[in-house]
Formats: sequence, C-alpha cells, structure tokens
Amino acid sequence: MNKMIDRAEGERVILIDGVAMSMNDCPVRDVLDSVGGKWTSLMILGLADGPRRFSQLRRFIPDISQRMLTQTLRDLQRDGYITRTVYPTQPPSVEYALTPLGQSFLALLRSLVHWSTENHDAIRAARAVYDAEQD
Amino acid sequence: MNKMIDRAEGERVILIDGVAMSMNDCPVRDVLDSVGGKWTSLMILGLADGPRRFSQLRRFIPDISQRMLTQTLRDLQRDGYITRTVYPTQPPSVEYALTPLGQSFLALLRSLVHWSTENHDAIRAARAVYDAEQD
DNA sequence: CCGAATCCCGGGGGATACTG
DNA sequence: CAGTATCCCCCGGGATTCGG
Repeated sequence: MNKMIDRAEGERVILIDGVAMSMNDCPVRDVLDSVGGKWTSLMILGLADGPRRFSQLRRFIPDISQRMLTQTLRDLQRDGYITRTVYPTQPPSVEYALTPLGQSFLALLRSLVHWSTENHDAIRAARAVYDAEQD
Repeated sequence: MNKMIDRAEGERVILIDGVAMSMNDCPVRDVLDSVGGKWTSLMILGLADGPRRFSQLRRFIPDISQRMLTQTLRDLQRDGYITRTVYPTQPPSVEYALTPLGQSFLALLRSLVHWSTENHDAIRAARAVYDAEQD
C-alpha cells in the first residue's frame, strides 16, 4: 500500500509497502544511482567469478574507456560493493573483488538479468507497436 | 561463469551465466535505461495499488515536473510497462495502469526496494569510511 | 600496469508559459 | 484536467594526453 504523507517541516515521505521513503534521503535513490550508471552493473557482473585485475576487467569490457573504468571502480569501492588491493610488485598490480555487500547485490542483479532476457521480446514488441501507432 | 567471446564480424558477446549478451543489442541495457531514469521506478511504484490519473500521480510525486511526468509515462507506455486510457469526459480524464509486464517488473522493483532499505546503512557507512580516508 | 588531468559534447532533466 | 512548447543548464561520460 503506497501513500504520501507530510511529516515535519516540508519533509515529504512516501510510504511503500509500509516503508517510509524520504525524498531527500532515499535508500533506493542511492542504489538506483549506482545501478543506473552505464557500467556499474556490468562491472559487478565482471567480478562475479572472483577477483580481477584492472587490465582483466578492461579486456572483459572492451568498450569502456580507461577513465570510466577507473571512476566506476572508485564509485563501487566508495559505496562498499568492492575492495581494492594493491600488490607492490613491479610493475604494480591492483586487484578488485566483491565485498559481501557486493555479492549480495550480485544476486539481485542476476534476477534482473534473468528478467530482462525473459521479457526482452515483449519490450521490443511493445516498442514496435507504439512506434507504428505514431504516424 | 562469465566469459567474453567473439562471434561474427566485430560482434562482441559477453556470456553471463551462459546467457549471451550482445553489447549492441543488450536486453539488460534496455531495462537498465528504464530503471535508471530518475522517475521511472517511482512511477511504477505509484501505480502499484491500481490505476491512477495524471493529477493523482502528480500529487503522489510532488517533486516531479509536468514535463518529466508526461515523458516518463510515455517512455513506460512505449516499452509496454503501462497502458494509457483516455475517457472522453469534460474535462477529459486519463488513466494509467500497469500491464502484466509492468506488474511483473514491479515484483523485481519491490525486491530492489527491500534490498536498498536493508543495506542502506552499510552503504552509508562504507561511504563515510571512504571519504574519511581521503585526506 | 594503473591510473590522474584536461578538454569537450550530448542529452537528461528543471522552470516557465501556453493550449484544448 | 492533461498535456505541449521553449529555453537553458548541468554533468555523465568519451577522447586524448601525461605520470609513477
């Protein structure tokens, strides 16, 4: 049951299944900002099988630029999804791995991947119908 | 088990849990583009309890602009998540409702909402630690 | 090998005003 | 009531170059 209520001074809250969701400080917003990024989800999937090095991830996602690879990893690290370990070899190597939080999120991501492949045809079909109606 | 393979002419494919995911025509990308929008998820949640009219949705999400409300609804309609029904009354009223596809997606969204509230504290904590380390 | 710094562009999205 | 139509701004993200 969803509902919109007003609490204190101008603080707006939406109730979703009984859970209060502030507009200013929304948990879902945080997660959506992560999952919504262009590369974040793919990055987590790339770490699904275990720790990977920078260059390995780069080969795994050939279309990503170095800049976005670094930034995406930083963002995920900041939010606690992955760890970053530096090995002082020569040349240096850096290893990224999922945290328990990241692995937990991976499960969610897997169900999203599954749903997407499952319903992709329906979406494409609906899109075709809609575009055809637009004369 | 994830793996990157090359198929025909320059077509790159990533295998995720045995499912081939093209970079050019990725099912997950379509869904992520929807779920990643600033208002789409909230909109679907706003229709969770049944059909709603334009102005009802507007009151439900006070922070959204008319422009984005319209556009978000159009996008969701185009991808087959919701339907749009016009009643020729005076003044006209328009009703939006989830399709079976939309309801199916709602289930996924609910688990995402649940996960977010469940792990919000962990994310915030990780973020605080990371920011503190950055001297 | 693993980045940081800089430059730059497109488009998502806000504010406002107007219509049937 | 349920939308269009403009204008404008910000920033996500690409390309490129330089450094430890």
